[in-house]
Amino acid sequence: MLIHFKKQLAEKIKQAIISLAKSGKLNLEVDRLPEVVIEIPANSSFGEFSTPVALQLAKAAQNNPRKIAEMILAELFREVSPFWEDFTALEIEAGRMVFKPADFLAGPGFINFTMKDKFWATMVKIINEQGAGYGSSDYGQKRKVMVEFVSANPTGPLHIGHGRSAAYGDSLARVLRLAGFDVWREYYINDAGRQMGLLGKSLHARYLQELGVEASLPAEGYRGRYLVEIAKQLKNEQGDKYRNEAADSEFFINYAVEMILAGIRSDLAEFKVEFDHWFSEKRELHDTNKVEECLEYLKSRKAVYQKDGAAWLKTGEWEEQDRVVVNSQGVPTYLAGDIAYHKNKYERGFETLIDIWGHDHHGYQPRMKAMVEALGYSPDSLHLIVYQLVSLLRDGAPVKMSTRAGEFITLKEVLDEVGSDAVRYFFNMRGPDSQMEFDLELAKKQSSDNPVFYVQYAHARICSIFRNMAEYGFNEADIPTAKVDLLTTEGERDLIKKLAAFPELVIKCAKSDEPHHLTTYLQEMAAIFHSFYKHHRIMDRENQELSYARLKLMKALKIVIHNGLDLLGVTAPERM
RNA sequence: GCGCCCGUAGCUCAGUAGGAUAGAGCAGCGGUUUCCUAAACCGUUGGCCGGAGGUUCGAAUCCUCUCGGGCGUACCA
Repeated sequence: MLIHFKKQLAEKIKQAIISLAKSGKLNLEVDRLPEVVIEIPANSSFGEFSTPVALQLAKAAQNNPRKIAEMILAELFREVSPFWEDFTALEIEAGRMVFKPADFLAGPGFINFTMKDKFWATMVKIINEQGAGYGSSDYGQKRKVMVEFVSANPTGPLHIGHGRSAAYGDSLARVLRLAGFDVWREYYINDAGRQMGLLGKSLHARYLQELGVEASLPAEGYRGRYLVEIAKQLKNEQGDKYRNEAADSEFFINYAVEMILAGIRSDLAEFKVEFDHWFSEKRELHDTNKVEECLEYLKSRKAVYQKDGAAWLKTGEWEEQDRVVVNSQGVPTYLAGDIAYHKNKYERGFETLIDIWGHDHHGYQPRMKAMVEALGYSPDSLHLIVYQLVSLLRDGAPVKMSTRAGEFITLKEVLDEVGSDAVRYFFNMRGPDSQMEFDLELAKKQSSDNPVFYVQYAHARICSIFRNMAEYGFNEADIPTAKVDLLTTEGERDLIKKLAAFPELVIKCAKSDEPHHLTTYLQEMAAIFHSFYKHHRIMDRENQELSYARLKLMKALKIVIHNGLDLLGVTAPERM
């Protein structure tokens, strides 16, 4: 397909340059050539494939870039090869390729190529053949990647910010999988430490209150309403059985964590986000002595040392000051748990670790990198993605949120109001670095103002065409054999070129850990389709062959929109 | 103070593995429906890509400085 084709073309050009260099026609060192990049110009008057390589060579070769381009072309087309059959402006006469350099040369020295309709028609066939698998590649080489995301503390329900993490992480995981990685999604449950004690005591107080006993929340306790609900449930299930249980009893902690996690799981399920594993800090690190083992290991590597009664991690070049991993009371800090956790990830065979965090943790990055190095792995193998704040907008005004006072907009509330599709799509319209505004009114709108509906509507429209097929006298069974070479209009070609770019887009998203390029792509695709639909008749009784060709194109389009939306975790409705 | 992120159209934001004329949606203005879904389409207004230097044949994109905004700088998690 397209990626492969571009590689071949680049290779041919590279060989042409090498041959020019070897024969002395170009004064270049063969082992120091720039990579030949094949671009797809936005403006097709600059060809459908283009390379600026002649410009890049100009300086080293001390020659005019246009001149260099001409030499490359002459060398490139020196021998007749089936590879060139699909290129325009190339003729074969008496066993030789004949062309005018001007047809390939533009501007200061760009080399541009344009393809015959046949070439693009082949793309439509390929997409139809690959179906749901279209977009996949072996880019990832089955390398093991862990995406750890959400990982909200089990002390309260997910809020809207966690939603961003969930949408982002899950879509990224889907993209990586399609791009050929062996992906594992994990949620790290912080169910150990001081906060847990506080949570248990908070539930204890709420429970007593439910029983009519006067009790007050601990100083920094959890004040949210959800704990009142949990206390009610506890009372309903167990009555006053735990009335005399100690406030710091494990029972309250476990009960609260269990209920809260159940809520988190159900919210995420509604959001179409699933994990391969929910990793318990308490059970899988502390109870199994992993933290101590890890600290001993780091001491043996001289990465951790004792000073002032505490244990410190050397942060080396990454940070000015070293960080405490065991405090002077002998209690491991949060960082110690994190180190042990990441060591564990590497030990499970993951080559790349992707951590997705909220912006409030960004200061934590350097010590994480230092930690990876201390463990003996490459700092580049840990991708830290920090997403920025989400603010909600209702009727053009910001919705106030305060986590401290226990007043925040939960993910569940937003899901109930605008629906999972819109939330997932909106979160993936922006890169993680942008501090985004989430407009509740816009997300609910059922018009083209709302990008989700715009893209979904394109899909529904296509489905509608297929529903009407029989009525217009067309048969599903005749589509596979359609003559796609008949697709020659500008709108058709634009559509096909866009469709053909999908696999490379998926790789781009995987490479940059940025699934949000998909939404831009889908909107552009939908726009091309809607315009095409307006201006062209798909099913025309007077022109059966062309109609079948177009139906086949619509099938390909449906596949790509469907696959694209699927990566975002958004449904592709059959009708709207 | 130090560190990270951001600054692109009136608004919300794409575009940053350097490429040819900087894009979309909204908002504004004006059109389109005997026709497969008007949840659509077409036209139009709007920009010194925060500013200044530098690297390059070429910079919104890379480097330095600078201004403005956000956040972080715990023996908390």
